[in-house]
Amino acid sequence: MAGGISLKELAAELKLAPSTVSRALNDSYEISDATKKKVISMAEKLNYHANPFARSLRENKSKTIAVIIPERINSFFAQVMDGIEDIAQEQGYHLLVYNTHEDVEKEKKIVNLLLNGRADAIVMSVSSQTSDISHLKKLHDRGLPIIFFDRICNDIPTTKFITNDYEIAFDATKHLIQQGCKKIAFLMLSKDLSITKERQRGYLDALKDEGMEMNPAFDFYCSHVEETNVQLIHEMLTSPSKPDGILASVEKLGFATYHAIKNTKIRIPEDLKLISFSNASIAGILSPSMTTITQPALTIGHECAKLLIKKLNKPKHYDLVDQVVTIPSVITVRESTFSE
Amino acid sequence: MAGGISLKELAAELKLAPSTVSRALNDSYEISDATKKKVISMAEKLNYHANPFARSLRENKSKTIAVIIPERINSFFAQVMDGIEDIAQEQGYHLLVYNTHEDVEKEKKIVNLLLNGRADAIVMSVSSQTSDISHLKKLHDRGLPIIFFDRICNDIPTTKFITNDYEIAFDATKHLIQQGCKKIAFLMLSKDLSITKERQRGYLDALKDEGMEMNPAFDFYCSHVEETNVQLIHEMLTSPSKPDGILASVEKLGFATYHAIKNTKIRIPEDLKLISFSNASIAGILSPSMTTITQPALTIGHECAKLLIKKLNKPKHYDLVDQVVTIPSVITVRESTFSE
DNA sequence: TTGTATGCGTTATCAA
DNA sequence: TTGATAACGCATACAA
Repeated sequence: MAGGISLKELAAELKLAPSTVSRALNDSYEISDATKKKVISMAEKLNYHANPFARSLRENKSKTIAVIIPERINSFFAQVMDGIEDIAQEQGYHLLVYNTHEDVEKEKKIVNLLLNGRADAIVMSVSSQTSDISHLKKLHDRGLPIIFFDRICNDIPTTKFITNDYEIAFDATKHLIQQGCKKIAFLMLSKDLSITKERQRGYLDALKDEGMEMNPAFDFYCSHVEETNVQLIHEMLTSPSKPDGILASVEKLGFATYHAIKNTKIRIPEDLKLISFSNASIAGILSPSMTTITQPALTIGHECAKLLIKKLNKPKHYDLVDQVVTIPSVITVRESTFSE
Repeated sequence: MAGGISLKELAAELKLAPSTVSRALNDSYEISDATKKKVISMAEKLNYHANPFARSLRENKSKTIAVIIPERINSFFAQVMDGIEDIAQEQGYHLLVYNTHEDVEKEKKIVNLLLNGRADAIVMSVSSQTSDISHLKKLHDRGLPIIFFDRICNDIPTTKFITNDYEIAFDATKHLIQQGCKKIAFLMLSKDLSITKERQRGYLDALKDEGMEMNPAFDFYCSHVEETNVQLIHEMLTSPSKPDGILASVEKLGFATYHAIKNTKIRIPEDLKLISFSNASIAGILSPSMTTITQPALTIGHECAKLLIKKLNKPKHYDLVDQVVTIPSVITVRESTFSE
């Protein structure tokens, strides 16, 4: 829209050839300092700004990274986004952001939109509905650099950044047991999610390690509808075979548990101990405050962006090798898991 | 990057002229149905995707909207973003997202980045540090459509979407008074912010309306550093002239108040009643739950995007007239303002 | 209904 | 050190 002045016009004003002006602005070694100075000052005076689309067309790159997340109202994803943006801004990259709302159909649409090269690369965390990954394969096969974080696709050979899901879930479960829990439930989203699998494995191994029985009723699948989850958790917590400990594999299920015990006689931590993955600072102002597994969200964002931009700047020198990079989480013990 | 097939190549494959193929794909009336069908099916078969930069260069528009917000970890802004994205996605627009982190220098940099036409339009909420608005004026003068929401710039003649800041702050203050508060403090960010001014005006008028004195110490300015705010609020709440009611003009100051009373003897709502602007669903699981002023965030996002896209699609027919559109908030009364 | 030619604003190749 | 020219991929004015 807002048509500024073009390179050609700027060149005319300077009585120079467009190519000369272009080189001067790009600080080419072929151009004399005198000319560079003149060009730059005139460009500023006339408020010249290179047209990014002409440049993208010419150079076949957009200086744009697409970020796809499953939800926006989530402290973890918001922090990762902030981390990605830190690096991107510093390196002159722009961020195209898409929210799939946990909907795989929406995810497919978005991914297909990116097939045209609008973004140079993609950072994403898949939706909880994503099991068929052909749309993502297609993207990768097309040669578009793609990095996964948190909810990853193991079948796509690229670099993934996660936290130590297995270990920290193991530790969290052990923590609940140490605090006296005998019957621990595991709250999760879809079973297809990488984080579900790993965190559940950690949970189950901790139980096994302690010689505790695994009650299938305590493998608790939730939906992405908030009200339903609250309802289901409420039912579980008021049933005869109710758990005395909960490990919530994602933030919103931790919060849903607080919702579920509202207007009940269940007290945390006396009747029920709770630990949840969450990066929300408000975990500390809940009453009782909530013990959380805090993920290195900002760092994950930073690392994703750094690696991707390295790759984009020097495609020959860097590769998105097929590996999973693990950055450890930290358990912040608060009142919801106090033993007394 | 990932070089797909071009229009020319597609045309060659079809033994048609590029212009014909272009017109067929754009569903031009000049092209026969038979040709259209052939072209479309071949395009699908060969996985053709129009290069967005060539198109943007040619058409002088990018199908991209830039959104600038002051913080990402904020339920209001996150919901507005979701609202904008709903409409944008539906209308084939992409979202470039920038977080200023309440830093006006960062805001200036971002705004200057957008001077080159990378985005067709801008939706923004200014940082709390923004008082000099020359960078925004420049953008507007350049003819770039820009819309403000929530934290608006009155001096820039365009459409702004806000909630009924004055009235709802007035009502909220009245609510506190009705619940028995005698000394009400008003928590705010920078005094330059449009929302600060309006909400404070509502607060003050409510006090005046009730014949209550206005204690300047209760006009409480906060920083954007979380810890400092908690500290300052704590000091206020433990000083001899402490308030018995608080109206927090933004979410994080409401939360900061909960933080500040942790480990004190102050009880909400018995000793202190609190109402805060906030769209966070977790307001309901705080203990006591927090009375909130819920802004129509999703609707604000929708309206911003709708108006902007209307303008972009038919620049002649729509104008971003200089007016403030108000969409009312709702007070959700919870335990933090119970009278007993 | 389809084809030919041009230009959007850059950068790069080649020539001067 | 600078200038002329072509090309990126697309959409349109004009020609057929």
